Amino acid sequence: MEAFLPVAPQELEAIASFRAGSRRVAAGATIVDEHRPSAELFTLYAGWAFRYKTLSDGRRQILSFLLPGDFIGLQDEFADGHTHGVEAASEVTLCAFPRGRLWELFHAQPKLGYDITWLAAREEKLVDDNLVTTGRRNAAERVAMLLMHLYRRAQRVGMVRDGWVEFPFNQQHLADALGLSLVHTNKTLRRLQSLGLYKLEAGWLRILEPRALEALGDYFERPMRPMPLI
Amino acid sequence: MEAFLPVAPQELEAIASFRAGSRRVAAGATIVDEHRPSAELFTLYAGWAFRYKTLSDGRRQILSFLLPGDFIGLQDEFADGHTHGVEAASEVTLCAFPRGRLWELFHAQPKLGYDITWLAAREEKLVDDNLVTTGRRNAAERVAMLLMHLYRRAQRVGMVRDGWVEFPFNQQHLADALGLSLVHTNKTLRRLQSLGLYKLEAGWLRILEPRALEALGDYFERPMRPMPLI
DNA sequence: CGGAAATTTGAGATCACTCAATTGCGGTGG
DNA sequence: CCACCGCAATTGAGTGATCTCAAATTTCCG
Repeated sequence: MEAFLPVAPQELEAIASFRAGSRRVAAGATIVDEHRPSAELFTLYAGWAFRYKTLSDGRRQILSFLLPGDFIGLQDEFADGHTHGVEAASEVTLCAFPRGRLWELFHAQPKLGYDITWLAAREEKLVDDNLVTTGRRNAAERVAMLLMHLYRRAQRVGMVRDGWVEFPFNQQHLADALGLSLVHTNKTLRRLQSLGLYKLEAGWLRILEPRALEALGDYFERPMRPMPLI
Repeated sequence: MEAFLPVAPQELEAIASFRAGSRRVAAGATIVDEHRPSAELFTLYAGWAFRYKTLSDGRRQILSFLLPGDFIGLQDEFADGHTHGVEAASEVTLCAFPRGRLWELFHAQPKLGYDITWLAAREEKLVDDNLVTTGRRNAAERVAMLLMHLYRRAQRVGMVRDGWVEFPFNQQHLADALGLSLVHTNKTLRRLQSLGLYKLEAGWLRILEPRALEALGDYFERPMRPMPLI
């Protein structure tokens, strides 16, 4: 797949020796508990997931979405618990790595360490973008931005078939990601849909007017570099 | 300083050989241009800086604040330009590293690569927190959160003297960080100040009621691990 | 002593929120 | 096959937080 960099044979071998097996998780299940550090790191192989945080009174903010190729749980390595939760949005398959051996990996394969830093830096950029969205965009701009963002990322990893992507999020998810209320999210979604900008049917999304959505969200596709695969 | 991990002599040597010299930047000056990838990476040695992004119509969002010990410009390494700008809020001193030699550093000193990943993961956590703030907190909670956050971080790196910290931000900065308008930021700030929660005089901040501010922002200090020093 | 920038205040307009009710739909048991 | 349940989506109405506009006032600097 052209979204990913080729992996050298010896790296592949190192990755293989590091991994602790793969795992399948049902839609809606918790991958990493919000309040307990996880003993493992993961690479997402298939499906949709998301990272989130909750305030003590229950308000929830989705921090970013995870797609195949994304690395999960790195922050925990360096923080003292209390980071964020990760939940599977669709059925998901993961590749697990024992957390304790991360330093060993950096030591044995500096290239893989470099790649992991790459992934961490990229993930921060995603959060940066989300922060701009919730901080400075209005409701319609936020929705436009989010739909295009998710669509483009899915497209890149080959999850789009005939223009349709699996879209396993309900409106509460979108509201939590956008920093909007459920009701207002619904009204905004409805408005953009009735303008004919996108279609959402039975959990599948199709973008009808990418240009209009990009212009509305002030969000334009930029060439993306292939990402390393761990 | 107890905020930082001790550095082994050979690491120190590697860092020294990697650095390209130090630099002093005036308050308000641009450290990294928002639209041009920088040729260098930096470690902030002294002063306050911040990262930001601007939409095409001029709306600006501050993504995170930078204090001594923070690493600057890592994301650019892995992204295709167009990431974010970095600006000095106070007078600042930086240590510069040639960007092109980053991989070399990972290769020669995997421990330093690991440390850089540490810093990247920590910075992402800061942005995560800011995203929760703009997405889910109201104006008073946001202001409380931000004041405590900045105060605690400054305290940790020894920038607090007799309870006062240099606070080189104007209300526009705070508004841009919080996702609020300038006017509303002012009114909220004023309200919290007249409640006697903090004092701000001639560019210096003092927290009078840390408990109240923490409770208001639903933000509580957590033990922080010492961070690696690059 | 000016003049510009930052802060402060007031007032009205809006966008987004909350509350509450209705609709639509897939599943389930009779 | 149909009545019923529960959850998600939708809609309406009224409220409220935050925004914009505009005008003081104060502070900072030269």
